[in-house]
Amino acid sequence: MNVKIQIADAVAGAVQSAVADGVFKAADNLPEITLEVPPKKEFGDFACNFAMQAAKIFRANPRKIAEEIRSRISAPWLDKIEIAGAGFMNFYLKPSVIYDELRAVYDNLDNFGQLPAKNNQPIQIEYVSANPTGLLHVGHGRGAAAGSAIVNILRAAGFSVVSEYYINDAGNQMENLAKSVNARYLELLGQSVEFPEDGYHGADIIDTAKKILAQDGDKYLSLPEAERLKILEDLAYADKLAELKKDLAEFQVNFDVWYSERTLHPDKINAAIKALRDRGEIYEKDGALWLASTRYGDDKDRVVIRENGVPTYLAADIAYHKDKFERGFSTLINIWGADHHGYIARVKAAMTALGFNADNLKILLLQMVSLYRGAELVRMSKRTGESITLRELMEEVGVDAARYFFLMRSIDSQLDFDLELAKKKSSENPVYYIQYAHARICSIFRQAEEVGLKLPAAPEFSLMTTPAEIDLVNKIFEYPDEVEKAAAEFAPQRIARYAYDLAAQFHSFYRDCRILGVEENLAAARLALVKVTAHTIKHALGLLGVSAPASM
RNA sequence: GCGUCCGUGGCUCAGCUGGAUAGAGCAACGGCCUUCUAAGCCGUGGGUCGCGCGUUCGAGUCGCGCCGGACGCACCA
Repeated sequence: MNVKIQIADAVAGAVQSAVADGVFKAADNLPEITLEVPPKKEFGDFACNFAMQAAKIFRANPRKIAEEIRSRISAPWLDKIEIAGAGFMNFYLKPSVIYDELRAVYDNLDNFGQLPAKNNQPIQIEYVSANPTGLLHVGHGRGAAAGSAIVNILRAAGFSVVSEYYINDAGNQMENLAKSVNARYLELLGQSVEFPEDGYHGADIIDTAKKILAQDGDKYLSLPEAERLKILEDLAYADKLAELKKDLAEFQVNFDVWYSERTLHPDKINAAIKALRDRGEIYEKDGALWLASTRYGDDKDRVVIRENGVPTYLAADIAYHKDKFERGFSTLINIWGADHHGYIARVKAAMTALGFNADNLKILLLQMVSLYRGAELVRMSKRTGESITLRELMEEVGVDAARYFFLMRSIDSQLDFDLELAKKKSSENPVYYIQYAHARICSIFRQAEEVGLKLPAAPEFSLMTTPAEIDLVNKIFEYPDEVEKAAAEFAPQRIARYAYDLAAQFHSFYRDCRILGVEENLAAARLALVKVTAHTIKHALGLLGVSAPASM
């Protein structure tokens, strides 16, 4: 916030002048001046730990340093600075400051939560990227929720972001899809067939076969097997991809780019292999081509072209990531399931081998989801088809609850997702708690309108002096910082938590401060505050892809 | 065996890149609806932050070593 910057500048100025006067030793490695909201209200509006951090460099007692800094700061917005504990400087602001700041937020409310554009090159983020061979399951759901929320948060923080889905539409799994749908197709036509060994057993494959049958009848029955497989592959692929897109869209997940693996075959893969070969990173052994990835931290070297001449999945992935780097993004983010973590070293090694800076490829690992119904564990298995799909999850608990539950935990914590809890429309369910705050505010506005109370152009915020009001205002001020931190840490759970805390602060305010029926100017000021609150709740929920209903 | 992540009240988890007396929700207990949605509010109890060393003025947070759990270690994707 503004005030924070002013305080930090004041501290920096004081330090500078003390150095100039020879009171502090000159040094070029001073710690950054950071301000935080203290854990207790008694500690003031902002706290700064600079004096303690600089104690070693200045070779002085932290409290003495804090004294010196304090003596060199005076500002119209400052009430007082207290020195506490080992050397905290606690800043107490004049009450007028928060009213001015609130006014600034109110006057430009539409933009509150949207940080100024950063001038970096775009960031690219790739997530979900599930094979188009079946339905998305709950694990994909967590990835989808996390990825889309991170995209929203990065954009709110001012970054330019391109989101991308990598479609694994080449290779064995597509053949398996074709064989599986073929078997179901023939079955539906009364043929007795043996189901392929590692085919996809899910019921959705039967659905796809039924759709094809309904659309085209038995006209593929008489074709030679190879020809029929070819056609069925295309039809099944189109159907599966359409299902993916539909489910994701319903789950509030949209991609800027759908990138087909097929477009890498064979030219881009050959080019990638050639580039590696030219750099001397490839060797031949046992008839296969190997990438010497151990040179760059991998556990073992990896085959990129098999003995039979077919590129491995890694080869395609190398070509894909090479392509991403060449598209000129400042940062590449991949969200992978934690079960793929063993793959990181080889991809990064390959990028290093190609001469790219692998540090610009950030791979976020998403820990596993365990589904529960109450206390009972629901097992997932894509192969047998006994999984809870994302679609079923959306139908059972709703998009809002599902997304919030996925996002309320840190991505590197395993998630126990309790379907019973997510379904509960009660206080046990945090998503409703937040939405309820928003709905309450909307209700106030409906009734304010009835009695002719309108949003003031120039609210007299200084009429609001109770703790409940001040606490709410201060909570709102924290929001831009939360967005910044959530973006820096790729941490949607910070926003989930913030939204919850803000809602809690509002509910307390609601109890203590009436709007309708109090003195007119106070009522108008409170109405304006509540408007800002509703905007912030809605904005935060929006970053999570959760709706903010006007009534519940 | 090696690697990644996790271990914080009975349960599920936060903990702002090392700061002040470790916080929420659920569960338990006690209060609050003739005025803007009680899907709410207020209060009470409950913790050797897995264990042990170390770094530091200061460690739940950083390092090392154990213990426990999840996941992975393919010429599969």
